[in-house]
Amino acid sequence: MTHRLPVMTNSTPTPSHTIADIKAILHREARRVTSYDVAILAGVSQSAVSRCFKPGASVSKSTYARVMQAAQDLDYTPNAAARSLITRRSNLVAVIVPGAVSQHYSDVLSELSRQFSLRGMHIVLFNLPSESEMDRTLAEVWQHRVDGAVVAARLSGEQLAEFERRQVPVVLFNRSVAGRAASAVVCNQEEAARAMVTRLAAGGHKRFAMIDGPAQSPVAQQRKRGVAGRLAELGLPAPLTVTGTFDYASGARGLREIVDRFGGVPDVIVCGNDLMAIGCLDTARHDFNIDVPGRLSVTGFDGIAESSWISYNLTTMRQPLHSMAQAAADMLVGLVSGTGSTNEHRGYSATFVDGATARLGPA
Amino acid sequence: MTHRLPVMTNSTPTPSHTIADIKAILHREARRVTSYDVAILAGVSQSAVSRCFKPGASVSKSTYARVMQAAQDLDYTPNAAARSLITRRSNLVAVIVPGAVSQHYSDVLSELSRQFSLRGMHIVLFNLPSESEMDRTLAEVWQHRVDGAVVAARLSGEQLAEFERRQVPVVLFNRSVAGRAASAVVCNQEEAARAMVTRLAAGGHKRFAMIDGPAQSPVAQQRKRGVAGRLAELGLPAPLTVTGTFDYASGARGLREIVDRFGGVPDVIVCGNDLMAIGCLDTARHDFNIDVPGRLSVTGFDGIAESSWISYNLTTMRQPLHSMAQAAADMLVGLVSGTGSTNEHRGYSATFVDGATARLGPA
DNA sequence: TTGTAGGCGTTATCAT
DNA sequence: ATGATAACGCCTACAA
Repeated sequence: MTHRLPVMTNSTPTPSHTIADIKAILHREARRVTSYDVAILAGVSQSAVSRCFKPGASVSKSTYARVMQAAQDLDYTPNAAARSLITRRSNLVAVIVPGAVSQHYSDVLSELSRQFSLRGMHIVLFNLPSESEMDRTLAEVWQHRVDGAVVAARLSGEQLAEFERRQVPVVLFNRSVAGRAASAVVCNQEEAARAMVTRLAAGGHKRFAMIDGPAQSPVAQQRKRGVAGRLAELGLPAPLTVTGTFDYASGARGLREIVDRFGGVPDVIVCGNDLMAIGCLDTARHDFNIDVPGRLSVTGFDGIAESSWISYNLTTMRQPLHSMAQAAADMLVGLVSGTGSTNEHRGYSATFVDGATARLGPA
Repeated sequence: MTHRLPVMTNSTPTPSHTIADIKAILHREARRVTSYDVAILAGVSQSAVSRCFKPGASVSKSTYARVMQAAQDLDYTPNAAARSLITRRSNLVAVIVPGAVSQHYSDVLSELSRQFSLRGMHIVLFNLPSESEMDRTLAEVWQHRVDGAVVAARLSGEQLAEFERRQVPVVLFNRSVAGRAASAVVCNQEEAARAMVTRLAAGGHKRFAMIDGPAQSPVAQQRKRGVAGRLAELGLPAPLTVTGTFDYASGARGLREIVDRFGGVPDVIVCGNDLMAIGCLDTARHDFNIDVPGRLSVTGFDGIAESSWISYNLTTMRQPLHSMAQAAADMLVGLVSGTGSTNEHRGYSATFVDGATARLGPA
């Protein structure tokens, strides 16, 4: 390549350049070290250098040693962008999460990060400012030619289809897309909700209230459906339902609204997640002086770390988030590498956490 | 470029190819759409296409329209890797955080993500499995030619120097590197600790104990130094200190150890962070039946969301993490774009949160 | 095992 | 405003 020649001809014709020589050239030409520079210093061809950085390539012991020494002397590291251009693999995966990164996404994130980095891949984080930014976000995802994506946010059918068109493997995390098959790892929220209601009903609760999650949240929808469905089956009245935003404050607000509208206290408040349950619980005990679980039961969903704190010991359904994150990484790596079946659906069940905030019947 | 010719000659010589034509070619040659394909469809040169995707380039209205239509028809998106090869900008920033992503890193992370994406940049996440993995991690950072890095983990002098050598701007987050100047945004932990001790001493506390953070944590070290330093100044005895791991459980353990070794209850336990304070508080109240703050005061550091929950209302020092994350993004963007001074040091002060877990004197 | 040479998809320079 | 053409840094047949 002609543009390389100056490097070789500007300097002495002897095959051995010193480290200083090359560093001087790099400085003069204001460029960063490349495999060519390493090649010159090591007295081999550029392709030899390339091979040394490819695991399992055929290089002689002595060449390898000389190249690695030269690379170290020059602080050389292969350029991932250049590599990806030709290999068509960026070793980058997109992780798309809603902007409101609640506590438990951070666990998922670090587990995903751990799993992917074990395979030499890294996470590019896409934090949605709001649901409506998905298209703008996806446009940026495409630019980076990520090898795959884990999506823990709402995706339209069309958006999912675009992943297929572009042949970017996706694994949905606790989501599904209406009317479309997709790889996904999910916790069965509806089943969890039904189990919770069953236990509560067995404990003698009759008048149910619910602090629901945001209407747009599929997880909230499923939990709500499970609660309503199971109550109907048991012949119990539909729950008085108010809407929250999955945070502590809205759990507190939710309780007030329920008391207002109910004109008193129900038997149990099933909260859409642990944070709201904790907010509800704190407000019930400290602001309303309500005995929980004596007079009122309060339950959550998720099984976040805080739920097991001594002050709360919350009765809840725990999602196996750690395993789920591991599974998501597993599946995505499988899809990227060609092994791994497409549209696989790994379902997990939440486990009942027998806390101290609800009066329960036998299991 | 010879390898492009087949595309142009394999098909009809007329300048207008249909979308189907090109999609067929793409399929046959098993490659993804490039700017060349868009150029052909739009009937312009490849460079024209390139210019259309560069904001502020000079393109005629009509060319622009045709190109954009063709791009949309073909689902074309510029390849960031190819672009970065020549522009030397990846639009990627590394964020390096310790593996134990405690609750509050997730806030920092989402704020950083928000700030960077506002500038068209994205975060590549590097989650350290352990401190000793820094070198391995950095090797991966270099490969991706990130435009800069935010580091919220321990960095040796040599490691920091490597950032300089490679001309990768770094902003340290709540860290500093011994004996070296670096851009950093920090909260003054020692000052915060001193302020806390001052208030506690004014409240009449004499016998201090401390549940310290991990010995390797610089934040823990500074807080400890502040506590010890201020106590000495006030002529009070050095605190009985036990070591925790910044989590809830170690706060509980810490209290037990203190009671054991102290042979009773001190006046106050200053905890290295809020999580430990909450663990300590819960254990004191519920396991030991100690009146807090009547008989024992408990304080934290950080001002995490949980600290203001009704059950706790923790007396603590709040770090302005949100502002700090914003500042870090700001500084890094400045360094990357050339504006922005090097080795700038933005210091923040923690603010006192007058909770209900400590008996205090006047401010 | 090693080197030569062409190509990955873009941007940038320079005429036109 | 537009189009050739040369990089950017690497990988990979292919030939030796």
